Amino acid sequence: MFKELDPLFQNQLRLQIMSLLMGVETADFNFLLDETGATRGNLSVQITKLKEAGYLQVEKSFKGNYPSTQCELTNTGRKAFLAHFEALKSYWNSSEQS
Amino acid sequence: MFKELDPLFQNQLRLQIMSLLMGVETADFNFLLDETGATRGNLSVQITKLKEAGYLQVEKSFKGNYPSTQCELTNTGRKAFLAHFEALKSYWNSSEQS
DNA sequence: AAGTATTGTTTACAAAATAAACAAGTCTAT
DNA sequence: ATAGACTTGTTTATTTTGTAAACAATACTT
Repeated sequence: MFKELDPLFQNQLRLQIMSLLMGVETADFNFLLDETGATRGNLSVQITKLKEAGYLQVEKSFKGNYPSTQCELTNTGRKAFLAHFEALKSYWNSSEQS
Repeated sequence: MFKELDPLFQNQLRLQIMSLLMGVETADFNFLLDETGATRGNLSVQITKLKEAGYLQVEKSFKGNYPSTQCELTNTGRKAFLAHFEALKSYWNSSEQS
């Protein structure tokens, strides 16, 4: 009846991060910070969770003299995002029939 | 950029309840229990939260000799459900464009 | 060298989720 | 008629999660 929703995507910030990364090759910490409007702490935590789930890959380097954290979706992450929206349809459909 | 998601709908069980109620005039506790597969405790709590948010109306009566709890969406609830899925599109769209 | 900025991470507290325990009545078999 | 199981929920207690504040490490600026 209802498909399982990905618990990681029940969080708005994590869904924003994933959505943004679906649209770009790669995004750095500050880009995500700007686009989401999140606090640094929150963003850091949620990126870590997505990384630990294997949904994104994090690469730390230096941009000029400052640290730079680049994020990129993994294939797993991309699939999970698509699957989540597919699952959401089952909650929508149920509301339409009968 | 991103529309706000309704915090009440970040929970799978609450979303299931709302989805089921979108499709029927009214549903009782046991129907929701069967369709969602939730435990009674969890279902009771989530119905209460949705009720307190004004998203559904709860009517207690007797069916035979047993108590019966009937749930029905309010207009507010119906609107909120629709708005939530509308908002979700912004997370999907962001992932589609460039 | 003292103070301010940048880029994150850690932690501590608040809020939420959920199953177990409880409650209040009903049926059933003896 | 009473002991035990069933029905229909609610309350609670514990764990998990969310999030901002505090911290850290380095880099600029004056």
